[in-house]
Amino acid sequence: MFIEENAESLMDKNVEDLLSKELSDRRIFLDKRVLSPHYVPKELPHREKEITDVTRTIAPVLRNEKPSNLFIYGKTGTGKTCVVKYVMRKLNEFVQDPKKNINNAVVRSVYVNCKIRDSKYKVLLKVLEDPSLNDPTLKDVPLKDRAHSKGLMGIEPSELYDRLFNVVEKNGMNLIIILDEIDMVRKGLDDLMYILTRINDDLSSGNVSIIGMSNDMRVMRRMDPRSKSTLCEEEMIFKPYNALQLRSILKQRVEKGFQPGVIDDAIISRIAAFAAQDGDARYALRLLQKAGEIAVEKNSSKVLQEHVEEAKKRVEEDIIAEAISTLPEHHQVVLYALSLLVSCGGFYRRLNDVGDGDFLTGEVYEAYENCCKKLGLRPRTTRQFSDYINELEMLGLIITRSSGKGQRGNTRFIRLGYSPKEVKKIVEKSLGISTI
DNA sequence: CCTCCACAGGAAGCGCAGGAGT
DNA sequence: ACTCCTGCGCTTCCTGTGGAGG
Repeated sequence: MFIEENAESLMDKNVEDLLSKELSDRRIFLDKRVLSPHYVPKELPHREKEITDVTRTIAPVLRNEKPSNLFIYGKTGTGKTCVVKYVMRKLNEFVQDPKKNINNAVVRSVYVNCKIRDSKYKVLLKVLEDPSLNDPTLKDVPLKDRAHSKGLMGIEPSELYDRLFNVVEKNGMNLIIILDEIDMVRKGLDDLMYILTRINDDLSSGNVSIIGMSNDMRVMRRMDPRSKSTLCEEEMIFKPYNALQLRSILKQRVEKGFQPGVIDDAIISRIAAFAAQDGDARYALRLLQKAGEIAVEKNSSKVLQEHVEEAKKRVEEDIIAEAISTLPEHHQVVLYALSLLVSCGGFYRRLNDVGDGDFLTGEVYEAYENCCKKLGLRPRTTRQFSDYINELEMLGLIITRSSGKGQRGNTRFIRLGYSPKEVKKIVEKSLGISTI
């Protein structure tokens, strides 16, 4: 009885907290949505040239001609996605207007985030499942009913091709496929490029063009030269924003997202300076939002410098924690093994006499095997392990360099990208284990 | 020079999960 | 309920590579 009452009052308190938080939220924030990385504002400062270039590239669709494929490279938070979405929105508005769309061009664009659709098959499915392709004149629309399902297996790839072909052909459609984070397509990227370009040879009306985006130049090295040249008919590079540009971007969002007078210019400059190291606008916005949240938390009527400092710390922790805890189990075990190695690595250091925190592939594999044993997992083979290492490096969670002089042959030095203590803590929490 | 070591990473194939068709 | 088919993660087998040591 007593406990129940306690629990109830605890719950009451939670609800009350939430409600009052909502109110205090309003003291700082005006509209949190404009701070989201997915928000595409009406004006995109400092990307005017990029917008014209993208527009020029895709404009031929208005004459029912196939535009060049476009590859956009730029680090995270340089506005790639934003610019492309922006142009697509404008294009869509233009096409909707019968007065402007004098050729009656049927234009559709499908946005695919390859981080989620990470294989050729999933990308094709996503394109076909897109509501804008689901033309009611098509009898063959069985995909629509299953749009909610997790995925469609058991359909032959050639059938996927046929369906895509039919949709485009029957509508004389100018289809623009936007492949964001194209470097995340692990399986069959070359194949995908081949399919999406070859379709144009078979089509008697309509066309398919591709806009690929990536923040990793290495994707080009992995690609077949032929699919590389088809994708890169046009190439663009988005440069990182400088502190000044970030400041005006932040100002724009502050005006819409925050109550007036809550954030001083000095605060904006500070956030811009932090984010300018990578020229990353997304990071800047995240800092801005977090600083605001901390101000709410601290019951402050304004956002202060100390809130920004705190926000920086928390955002960085969040980013790492999110990256690690969404990883598959064995990837996390590899990180865990590495973090343990660092904290008790003296023995290995004496043996190998290399930089502190650097370990050879063999050592890390051995540690990984041990961790698996203690966690009751079956260790994967070295071959698989090698892929884990590559994937972890791609995510920046570990840093590898190939062994130079003084070490035997063709191996790599592996080190953690972040503090081992922190990595250890995150993995333990994520996998629900206690220190081995 | 050759050979060995310790590894990187390509190719093939296997078993599984799960949707489609019957 | 059943088979058939697919993608996917994985293992097995294999070839390539660069320094160390003979």
